[in-house]
Amino acid sequence: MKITTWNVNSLTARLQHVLDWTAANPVDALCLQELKLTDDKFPHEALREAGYAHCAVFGQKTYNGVAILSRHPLRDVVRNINGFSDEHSRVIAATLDGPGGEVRLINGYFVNGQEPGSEKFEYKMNWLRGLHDYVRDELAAHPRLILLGDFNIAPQDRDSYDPVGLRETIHHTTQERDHFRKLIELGLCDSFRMFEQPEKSYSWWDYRMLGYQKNRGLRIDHILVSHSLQAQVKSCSVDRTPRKWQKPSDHAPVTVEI
DNA sequence: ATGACGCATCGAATGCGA
Repeated sequence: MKITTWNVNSLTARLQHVLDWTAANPVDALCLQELKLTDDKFPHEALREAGYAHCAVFGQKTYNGVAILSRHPLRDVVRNINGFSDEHSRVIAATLDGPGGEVRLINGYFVNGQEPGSEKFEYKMNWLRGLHDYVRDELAAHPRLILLGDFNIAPQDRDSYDPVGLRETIHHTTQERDHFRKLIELGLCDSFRMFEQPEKSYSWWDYRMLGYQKNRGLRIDHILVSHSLQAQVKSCSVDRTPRKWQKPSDHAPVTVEI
């Protein structure tokens, strides 16, 4: 069973890329972030024709918005972080009844945070605290759990194209990395690092200054699997192919196979 | 310090992303 996370930077602008990519990569579930559309604008019809008949959507106008697209039934859909009041649509959870058994998916578009010391950074810290407690509770109820999405955190120096020049800047701060580590300590594993990976593997590249061409990127999109699933993980990889297409998202899809 | 690029917004300049 394959499960993918992809920040599409507007599903309206990227629908054709999603259709083209899933045609070549018919993953069981696709977790999207930054839909930038309201629920009524979600393209159910086109996705159903592509095989994704089961979609759990939590949209928002202009900003944010997340969804889980699935070939298999989804149930017990929960929007937002239980116990944390948030005006943004950033988290959606659902239980997937797939061929590999039942898996609880938590798909998140983590707060960017802009700059350490800013109000938005404070929001990011509070949001991460709320998420931590929510994931702790979900893990207790669902041992077979995957937390995935756009974390907006480069967990280690090797996850950044310039760890020295960008030390303690956004995505690289000790505080953000501590939060990432605390999520891991709940009983999760960074599936990407379970396997040998190419040097300088990233999942996001700036649109500007030829960021992709120069491989000036960050690995900020992650798939964390619970210990109950860890032994079943067969692979995890970034697919840079759609980043090379015309008008791409600035993020590439990351896929885990269990 | 700023901008570079892309997307969205009722129509142009601005907010936001990372």
